[in-house]
Amino acid sequence: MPERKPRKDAARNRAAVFAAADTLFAQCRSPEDVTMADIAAAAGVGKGTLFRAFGDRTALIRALCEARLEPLRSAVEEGPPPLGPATPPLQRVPALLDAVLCFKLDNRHLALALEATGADSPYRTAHYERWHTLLRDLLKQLPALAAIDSADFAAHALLAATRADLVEYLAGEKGVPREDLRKRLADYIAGTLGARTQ
Amino acid sequence: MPERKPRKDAARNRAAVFAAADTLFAQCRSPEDVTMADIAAAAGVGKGTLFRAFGDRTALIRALCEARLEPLRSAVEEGPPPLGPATPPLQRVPALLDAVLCFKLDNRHLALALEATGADSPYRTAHYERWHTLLRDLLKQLPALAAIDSADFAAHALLAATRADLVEYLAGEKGVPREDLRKRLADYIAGTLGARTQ
DNA sequence: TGCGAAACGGACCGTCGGTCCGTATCGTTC
DNA sequence: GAACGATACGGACCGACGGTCCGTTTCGCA
Repeated sequence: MPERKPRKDAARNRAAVFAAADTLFAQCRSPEDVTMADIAAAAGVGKGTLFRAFGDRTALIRALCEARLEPLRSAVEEGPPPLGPATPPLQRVPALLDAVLCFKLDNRHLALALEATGADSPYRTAHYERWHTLLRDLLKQLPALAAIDSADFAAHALLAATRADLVEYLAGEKGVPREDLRKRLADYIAGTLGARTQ
Repeated sequence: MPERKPRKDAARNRAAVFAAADTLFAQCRSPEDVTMADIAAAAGVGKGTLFRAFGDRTALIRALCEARLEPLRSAVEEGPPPLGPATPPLQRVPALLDAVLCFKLDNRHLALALEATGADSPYRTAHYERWHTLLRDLLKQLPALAAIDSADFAAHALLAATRADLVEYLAGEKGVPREDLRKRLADYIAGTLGARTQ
């Protein structure tokens, strides 16, 4: 696989589009009143450029999310405890889910935009797969969830508790403060893990 | 409030649209390739009629869901155990969630179409509010979840475990059989409730 | 400096949700 | 059952948006 490096203007424009889209989604009320034309204009490029670089709207948003998620991913895969791999499951599971929750709180606009693309269920994305697998394998090491099926479903269910639109509803509409929400999620997880986290 | 009864042709058309939409959503792969024009044509009415009767796409889908959900609603509100109000919380909670799961399994196309309308978060609908309140009040009666906040969040989290797109992903894409899925959900709930359901 | 490849950008297209308004139907009154 | 106001019908029409196309520009290598 050759993997040619992109031309300089292409790289610059790609970055510009990223930045513009991030800003626009952050500002606007609902993700769908940010149009592709808006993004192109804000980035100072033509619509053609935008579509050539990313393929379609969904792919653009996905790429954006992926990029913003990158620090978290690396923290989980090779960082220090409590997120990193050296942590025992009973501490790591809550830490992971808390990190996911914080990400969604900090990037509501992006996570929401991603889920709102409609066509693609959030479950078919590569990064959902990654989170789910990791979580499932951790849960499997817990006595209460040793059965493979239990751990698998529990991983889905726990991730579902951090879905972007639920987070948006609670934090945004209901006005639940950040720390409260984190605590509620932590409590819930503790309960699910068998109330042994102390 | 007068509440005039609708004209006969209006009632007939309304019913026709309902039936046509239900069928179309059931047949098509993805909810968004059923257009309003398709529904109008299948129902044998003009597009204008369709929009006058329901307002917009979202409202049409919502009305359809509401109608299909009606039997379940009445079973919960005034039916016999284990769904009805006479059931003790520890049995009623799993029964409710199982019923929700079964509804989504049986009406995947509708629930999916509703969530796919995008604009409206599923959390702002009247019927989500109803389910959540009911569930929360039941959970509050359980010793493990006596704190109001715990019960509130747990209710959201448990409902999230039955989200239509998750159900679709597991039952459809992953091919998990109906009974397996019901069992996994039941196990998960049992765990969350403190593993005391026996 | 020249040249082929790669990227640009905006006019253009098809589709879809939603509206408008002239026409047809209902149902009520005499 | 005739006549008439109120209500509903339906499809031509509209604006917007995602996505494409292709003539023009820029890049970067020799």
